[in-house]
Amino acid sequence: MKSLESFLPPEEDDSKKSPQYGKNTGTEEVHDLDIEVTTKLPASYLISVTYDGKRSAVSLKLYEPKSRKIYSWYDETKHLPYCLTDLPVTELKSVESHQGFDHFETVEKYDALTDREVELTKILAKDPLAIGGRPSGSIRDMIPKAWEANIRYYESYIYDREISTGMPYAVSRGHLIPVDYQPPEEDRKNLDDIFKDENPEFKAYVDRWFKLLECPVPEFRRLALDIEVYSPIATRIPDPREADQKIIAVSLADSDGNKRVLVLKRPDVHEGEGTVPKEVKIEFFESEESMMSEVFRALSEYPIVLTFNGDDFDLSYLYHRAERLKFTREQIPIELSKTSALLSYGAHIDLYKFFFNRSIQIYAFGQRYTEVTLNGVAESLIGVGKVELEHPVSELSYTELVNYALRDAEITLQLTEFDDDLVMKLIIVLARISQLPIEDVTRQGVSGWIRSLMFAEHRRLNWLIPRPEELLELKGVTSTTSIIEGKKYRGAIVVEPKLGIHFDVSVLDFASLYPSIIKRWNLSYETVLCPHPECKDNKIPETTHWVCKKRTGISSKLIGSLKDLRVKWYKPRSKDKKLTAAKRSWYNVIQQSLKVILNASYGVFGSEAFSLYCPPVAESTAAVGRYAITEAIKEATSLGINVVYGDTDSIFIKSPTQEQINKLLEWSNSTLGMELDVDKVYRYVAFSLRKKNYLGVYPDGRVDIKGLTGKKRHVPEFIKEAFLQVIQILSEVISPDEFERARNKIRGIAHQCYERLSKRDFSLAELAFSIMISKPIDRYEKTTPQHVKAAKLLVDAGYEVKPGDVITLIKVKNSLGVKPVQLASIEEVDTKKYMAYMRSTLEQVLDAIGLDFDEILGSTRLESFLWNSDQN
DNA sequence: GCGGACTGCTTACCT
DNA sequence: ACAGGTAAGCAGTCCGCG
Repeated sequence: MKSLESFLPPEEDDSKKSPQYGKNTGTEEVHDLDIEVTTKLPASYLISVTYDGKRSAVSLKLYEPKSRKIYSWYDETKHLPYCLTDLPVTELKSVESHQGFDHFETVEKYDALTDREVELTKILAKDPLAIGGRPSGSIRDMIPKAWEANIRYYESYIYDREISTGMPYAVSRGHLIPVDYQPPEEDRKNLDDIFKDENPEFKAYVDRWFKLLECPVPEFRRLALDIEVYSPIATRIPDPREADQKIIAVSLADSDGNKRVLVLKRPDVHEGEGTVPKEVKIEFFESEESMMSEVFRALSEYPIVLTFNGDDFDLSYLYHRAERLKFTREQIPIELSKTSALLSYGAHIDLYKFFFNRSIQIYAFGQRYTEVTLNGVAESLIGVGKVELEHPVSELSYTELVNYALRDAEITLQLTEFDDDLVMKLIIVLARISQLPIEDVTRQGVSGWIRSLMFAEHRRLNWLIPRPEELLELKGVTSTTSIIEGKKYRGAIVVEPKLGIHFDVSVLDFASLYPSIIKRWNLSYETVLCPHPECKDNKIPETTHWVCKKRTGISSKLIGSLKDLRVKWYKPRSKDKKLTAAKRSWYNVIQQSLKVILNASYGVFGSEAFSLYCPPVAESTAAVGRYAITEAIKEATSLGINVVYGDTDSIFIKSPTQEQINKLLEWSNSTLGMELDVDKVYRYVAFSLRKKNYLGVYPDGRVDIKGLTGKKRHVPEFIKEAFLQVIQILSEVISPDEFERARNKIRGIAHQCYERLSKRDFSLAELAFSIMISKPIDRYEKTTPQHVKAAKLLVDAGYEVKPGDVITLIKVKNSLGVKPVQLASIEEVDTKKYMAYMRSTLEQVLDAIGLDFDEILGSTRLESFLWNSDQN
């Protein structure tokens, strides 16, 4: 089988008219790219960049939205892989004789760490592996200090050529030409106006981002794939590296609405009851080989292929199964590496990896899904989960199997389609910001994205990218002590909450506190602890660190410009009712992408995994944060404002006058140089004495619950239910005198729970705690927590338990105290334990409203409950 | 040998 | 592999108790 259809642009397509890009975004009103293109290949979106070993050249995959095909383009500039050294050519004789060596060049670079221009030798090689990547004998291992030797070659190529992934390009006479996108003139003017007070250099950054982010995203033709494998033991998942079992079905759902299920014919399998939706095409195969050929044909046809865990399962299984069935390498359109499965033709996006990304989970989707399984993510985001099975996959009838398999492909596809292709757009926007291929952007964490965007900027400015060892040696020190033992430096301040109910509370917070600090205080790896003696008096509060006064830091500029664009442009426009819904939603995608990057921009500098790891930068950011909130509280107090709580970047103030608020906001702007805003206003807030733990009720009755146990996901349903009832009652309280009535109602709920519990009037499911097991069972060496005990019982009973699984357990009266819900019965439930748990959960709320749990139930009844439950 | 005080481990959360 | 700070429950240990 031929894996690549075509590398060259279609000859006949010599467009005379401007192509209409942007028409396919599925959104109305997104402006077309108005460009004159006289080229063989009309503007196409760059999605993927890799190194092709066979051709010894970088290969780019471009998606052309009209033909909806991928075109590959190979580098014609003779760009070569390289690394840098401070040794002169004369001392590099051994390198010269390396078989992969090509030639030397002498280059000038700016070394930001020393603030000096330096002359270096550039060692260019014939192929990337000669620089590094071989277990031994790589050029980078032959020299004492090698710079930029650990950057993947295709990334290095992207940075050197200033290539923008996710952006449109044209190919003319073999050359790759960026398609210049100009945002509408009116937007441009508005933007200029908003940023008119910034210096030209900063404005240039804003302009570059603006052009990158505004460019519309096309519709992508794509296919979701899912395979079902036979398994002799129902609770065992087949090993993809072994691939010793048959693939019995493959489901395919594409973005044009085509739905296919390929089914392997097997003896003794019946058609079964029920029906299959009419639009589904079911194709039976006599042999696995013919079925797989058909799958490979599909994989070689679609520009984008989606899976959920395809890297580690579906595509890996297909690959190894094909090898086992004697397919040749050329017949298998999949390229396996240690951590990913890529495709010869299009791009493979493993949605499991994307949704697993903590930053995506928290900042892009606001914790809307908590369990990263296909079922968990799909149920939360699109409201449809997997088909529930009564029998193992291997025992299903054809009808059941088809319906089951199909659903998986359908929901995998839908995860990229909901909210107007939100996920596809997020991926493209993140690729543009990070300059990474979409395969990488969906697989790497936020530190990889920020690394890439920083490296790209270094190359653009002709800066030397620092070696991590050198950075660590110069700037590995911190000067504060953390509150949590074992952490590297002190973090944020949390203000003691004032106990009780507070009516009319306004919450003020600093807009993007840490990114603002990075911008305003000029924080960057090269500016903190800079080499100039004259800067040493420019101290960061509470630390021994100083900041450069002579140069503006690279991260200060990058993070600062992204932050300002989000705060001043994209966020307001994502809410602007004057714009169309489609535009607002597009601005919201950009706004969210920026948020994901910005929220992590401080943390990465404190993370050893980050290639520009520089703890003093993170430490300084946090220190200035403490300074800002502390000063704000002082100022508020001196203005006569009552501060009842605060955490990191927010202060909660009780019944402030408008004048007091205005004065405080004004003070922050002028004195701290940071924007303080009214984030929200509560009708009332209830605090216990616990930090990060409160209930806020808005004027319209909506409720914010923060940190309270009753909201946590591991808590049994029945406790959540009782908790929510209590919250419901509290949300109806309008004025202080209504609390008495609320108290009585809450009393009723507590009583009811007590009665039901003593009668065991609950299902096991309602009583189950759901706790995630984060490592393999045998890695719990110091202690054996309850969920691990339950997991062990599960394993004994033949279940498979792996990290990331959520264990559902019941507290029972046996020697261990727990049993997994699968093995427990209602008679053995430890009702006393549940009573105690309910009590502590409700207490978090009751404390705040001045109620006592024991008092509510009546101490005698509680005691009798505890005593009674002892008896049975 | 038993139990309360304590520490440390683990999970889930907040910003 | 973005960070540190907080709450809570439980496992395990120490120490006093004639």
